[in-house]
Amino acid sequence: MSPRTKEQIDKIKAERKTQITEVALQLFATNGYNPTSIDQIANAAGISKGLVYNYFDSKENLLREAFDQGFKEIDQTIAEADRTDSKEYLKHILNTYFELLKDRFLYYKLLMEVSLNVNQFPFYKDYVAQRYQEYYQLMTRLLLEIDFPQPEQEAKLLTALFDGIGIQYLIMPDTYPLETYRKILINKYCQ
Amino acid sequence: MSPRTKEQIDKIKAERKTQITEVALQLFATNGYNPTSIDQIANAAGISKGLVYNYFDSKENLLREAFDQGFKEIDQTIAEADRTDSKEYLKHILNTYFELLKDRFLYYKLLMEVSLNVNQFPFYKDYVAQRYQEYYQLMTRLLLEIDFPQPEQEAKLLTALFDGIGIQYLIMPDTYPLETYRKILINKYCQ
Amino acid sequence: MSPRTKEQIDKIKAERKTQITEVALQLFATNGYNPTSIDQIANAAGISKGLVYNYFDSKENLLREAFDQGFKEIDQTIAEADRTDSKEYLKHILNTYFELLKDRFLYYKLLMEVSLNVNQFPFYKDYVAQRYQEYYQLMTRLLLEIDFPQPEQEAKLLTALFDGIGIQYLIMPDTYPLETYRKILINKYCQ
Amino acid sequence: MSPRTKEQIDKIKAERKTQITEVALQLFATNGYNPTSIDQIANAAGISKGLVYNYFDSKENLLREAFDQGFKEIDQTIAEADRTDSKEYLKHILNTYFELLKDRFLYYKLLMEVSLNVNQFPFYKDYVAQRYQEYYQLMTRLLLEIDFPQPEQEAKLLTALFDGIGIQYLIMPDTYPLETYRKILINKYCQ
DNA sequence: GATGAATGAGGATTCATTCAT
DNA sequence: AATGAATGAATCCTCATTCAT
Repeated sequence: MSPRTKEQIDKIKAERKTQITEVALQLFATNGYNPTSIDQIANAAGISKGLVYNYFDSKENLLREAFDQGFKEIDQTIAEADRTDSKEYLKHILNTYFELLKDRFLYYKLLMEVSLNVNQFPFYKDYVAQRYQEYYQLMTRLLLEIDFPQPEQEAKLLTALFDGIGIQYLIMPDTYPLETYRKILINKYCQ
Repeated sequence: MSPRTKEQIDKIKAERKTQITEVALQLFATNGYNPTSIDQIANAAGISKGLVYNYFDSKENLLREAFDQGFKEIDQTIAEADRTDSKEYLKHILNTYFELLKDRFLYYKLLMEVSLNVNQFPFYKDYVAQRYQEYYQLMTRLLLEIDFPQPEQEAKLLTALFDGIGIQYLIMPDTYPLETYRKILINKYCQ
Repeated sequence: MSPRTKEQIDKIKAERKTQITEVALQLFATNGYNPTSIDQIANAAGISKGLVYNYFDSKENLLREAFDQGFKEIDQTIAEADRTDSKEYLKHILNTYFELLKDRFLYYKLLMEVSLNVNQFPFYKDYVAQRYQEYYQLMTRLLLEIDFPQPEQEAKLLTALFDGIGIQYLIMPDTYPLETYRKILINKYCQ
Repeated sequence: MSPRTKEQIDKIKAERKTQITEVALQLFATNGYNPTSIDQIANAAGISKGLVYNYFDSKENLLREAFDQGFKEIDQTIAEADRTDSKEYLKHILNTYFELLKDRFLYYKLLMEVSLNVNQFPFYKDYVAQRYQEYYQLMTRLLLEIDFPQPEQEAKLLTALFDGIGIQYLIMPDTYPLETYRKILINKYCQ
């Protein structure tokens, strides 16, 4: 009968938030941000419409948090690598990217929607540009360190390839030869 | 006194349709399909809301026509090539693609929105998949004919690169080094 | 090449008006006044929307004229009787009513719509009440003249029966035993 | 603090639904289905437009429920009779019909609108035809059981009379001698 | 924390009516 | 006389958001 401790409450709160963002991500990614109503999200999460607003200020705020949570997880996965050996690191990045494309399909879908609609989601304007810059620089450095010829040019091609493969997979997930692409890239850039 | 002739009416109609589809394309591509209201389109076109419905049955129908018209034009541009010389044809495709990416920016933006939201626009489900298939086959054939090593694998990479470059340009049009990419590709695939 | 005479023009005008009111009657009666659009009427009449407004000030005005024309014709038919012999006159009215119910089905349908929606068509408020009064008085007089017992009461029953048969036939035209009713009434009131 | 109990919510819902259907019935019957807007209904009910859609899927759905509720009540009233004595039962039906015509005026008005516009309300096509059939058969049986001469013919006349009286009363409620008709019928069919 | 009734602004669509030609 | 492009008010319906309980 004793009231829950602050820790317990925080834990419950955090779980609820995660639950809602996951459902929201699912629906936003599948049907689009605009066509998804708060009602649908609440129903799918098995809670009431009002409760969503106890955790998130607005629909857009919910999008942000769903988005942020997703990419925090992706960044963590990429970060779990041995960064001392550049060749291994590059290999890790390549493999991880292909894995995540499958496992975090919905996050990538949402990333694309947000990226392509920066006008509607101005809060990601800079974020997106900066992210691309970082990836490009990382690739350049790694290719340079493994003595790949024309590292700058190849870094450009590689990041574009990543996005190209990503988007084609997002558009045609059922038939896309993702594994073939993975092998080609591993073979080309990591011996 | 006498009513307009059929020619006059047809001219007015054709002009109005073009006018509306152009404005619609502009707004759909810039702000997204859902966030764009018929009111906005009518205002931007300087006509009344009701008139839009004299020319298009519904908002979705307007999207379709804007979409179709755009890609008819793109296909025509690509078709205007000397197809006897495979190397020249490939070069033409590469150059045309980069030009169109700039000139028909809005069409590509809309293509991406539609492609990524096939759930909302089911009428393009097959269309999109088929288009990708055709491009891949064309590239394979051309690379084969110019004796490029590993033509199938390179065709895969090239189509993915196309989309990757396209999407990155759509996301960051102001800063993207499109010309650099063009040179790299021309250099790599057309000597 | 000589211009049409005034008579010719008037004839053309009258024909056009009749043409439009007939089509309007048809559609109003079949689908209802509100759900029928001027566009539908114009299309069905094979003319342009604008021309309808050359002949009628408004949709309501068109309804009125369609309505009036219809009942002018009905009144004429009823008037074509030998009024000297009361029994024959009553018989004529009965027979004519049943014939008209079939032949002028659409007029009766429209009459009912207008009568039941006097709030929407205030111009017929008095008209309808007066018409009922006239019919009742005529019936009373005729039944009195043919020495029918309780002529006032029977006139009440007879006019209600007329409307009851009419409305049932309007509601179920395909299966309603109109002829049976006609025989019953003729038999009862005209020997 | 704690949310409303299920009982409270059910009560609110039931009250609101009744409130809305009553207002809708009133307006549909008075001004017609098409000319009545959801806005008018909401205003007359003192609630917001949106709330109507919390309780009814569409305007047509609201019509149906208003209609169904009304006739459920009418059927109940008719059913509250001693059915063992045919003469009493017939008397009950006659008296009840005249009472209901006054008390449930709006329901009868709506019934007429729906019946006459089956094209617009196809869901009542069969319902209406079946209702007429049932009433006719019931009347035939009762008249037969009380040894009324020519029961089939009289049942036909009686049901038509019912509708005739009904429609005339609907059209001219202020001046129609409903009570006179009631006495005539009671006198004629129930001694 | 939790619910869902309630709101109202906004959006797609229709349609009577006008008017230049 | 005739056409149909054009208008804009009206209408149905949706949905993010609020708030009493």
